[in-house]
Amino acid sequence: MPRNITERDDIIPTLAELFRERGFAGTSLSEITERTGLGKGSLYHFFPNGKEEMGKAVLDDVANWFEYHIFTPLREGEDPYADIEYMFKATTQFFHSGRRICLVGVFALDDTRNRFSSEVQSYFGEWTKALTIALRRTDFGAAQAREIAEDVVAGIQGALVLARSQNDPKIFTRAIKRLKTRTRIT
Amino acid sequence: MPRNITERDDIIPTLAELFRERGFAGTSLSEITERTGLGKGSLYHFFPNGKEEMGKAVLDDVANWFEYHIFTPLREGEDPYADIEYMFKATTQFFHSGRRICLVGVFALDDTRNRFSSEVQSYFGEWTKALTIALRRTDFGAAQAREIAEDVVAGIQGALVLARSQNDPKIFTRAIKRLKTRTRIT
DNA sequence: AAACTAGTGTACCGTTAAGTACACTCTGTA
DNA sequence: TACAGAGTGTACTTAACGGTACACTAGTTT
Repeated sequence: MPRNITERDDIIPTLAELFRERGFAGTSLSEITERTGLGKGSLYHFFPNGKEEMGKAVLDDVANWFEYHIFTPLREGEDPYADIEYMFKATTQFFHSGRRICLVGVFALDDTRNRFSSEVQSYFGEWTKALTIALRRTDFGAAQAREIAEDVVAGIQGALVLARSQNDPKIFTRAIKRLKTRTRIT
Repeated sequence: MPRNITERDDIIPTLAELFRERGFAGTSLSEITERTGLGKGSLYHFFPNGKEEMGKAVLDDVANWFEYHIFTPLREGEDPYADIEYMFKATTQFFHSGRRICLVGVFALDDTRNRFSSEVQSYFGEWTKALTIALRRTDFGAAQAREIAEDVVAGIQGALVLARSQNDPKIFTRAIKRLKTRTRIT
């Protein structure tokens, strides 16, 4: 029984990848132990509330990433044009150009939905709000900014599903290109 | 042990609703027996391959509905303008103006994905193709028609996820309105 | 060096899962 | 009226599930 001195945070990416692949309900503890290489002892040491806590942790992780890399810049950045441009770039990177699906999207449709509804809600809600703020600062009117923001966030989400379903990442990159032009004043 | 003379097709809508609510992996047989009112005997009588066959049946049902009501008209209709208009109307109705989520979308993200990948692929694929055909007939060029079709199908899917996550069906109806204008030549 | 503690593996628990077996009951048909 | 077969409920099997208990190890602290 050697100690690996594993950090709790170290396994979160693995958990995230697992949930993305299998969904929340579809991921069993035995699969988690297998993929993380951690026995139940360690798992329950890090996540005393079991799978549910793991789900919360991965959602939290994603939320933090987006908050730091995308939402905050959109809300408070100096140059809204650059910030929006960067949002598309970072998002494309995060989703591996369409090869990776959205964890929050997965959780939004699973039976999980009810358990994590507030996390799911704030992810999409904050994204839309932050983008709306940035768009307003590029001289869009309030109503128009909101419409575009909603369009973009929904468009990204839908494109991820479509790309995955067709096993064709280009569907995603095409969508990003399209959505980008819509954030520019014509 | 009275016979209810239940028809196999009678319980498919119930199954669909269940899978929508809980996801495929998240729906247990005991829940299915409860909601359908059918014991395991009947269930396995109608679906000898169990849950998997139920999943296929439900996907089939949705596919047929869309094929009949939406894809065929788009492909072969006399008046592409009217057919596209009708697509939006029927789709809105089908998804209960955004209160109902897309079953195929659910299956596309679940662990289910791998089991039903061909069904999921053809649903989104056929939709996109059919809409492309209709758009071409309204004088859009090939490339543009395809882009718009992809945009619309992805947009609908994304809007459903977003609407559900915010518990706000209006997100969906707004999206439909937006997407509709994009199918018109400017 | 003793006590402490975060981290770990293993054995185990009760529950529930999917799936099977089978006896039964109707209803249609001859 | 007998018989065949679709439709059904109940009891069961086997495996897997999430979760708990606990002994243990190896650094760290005192």
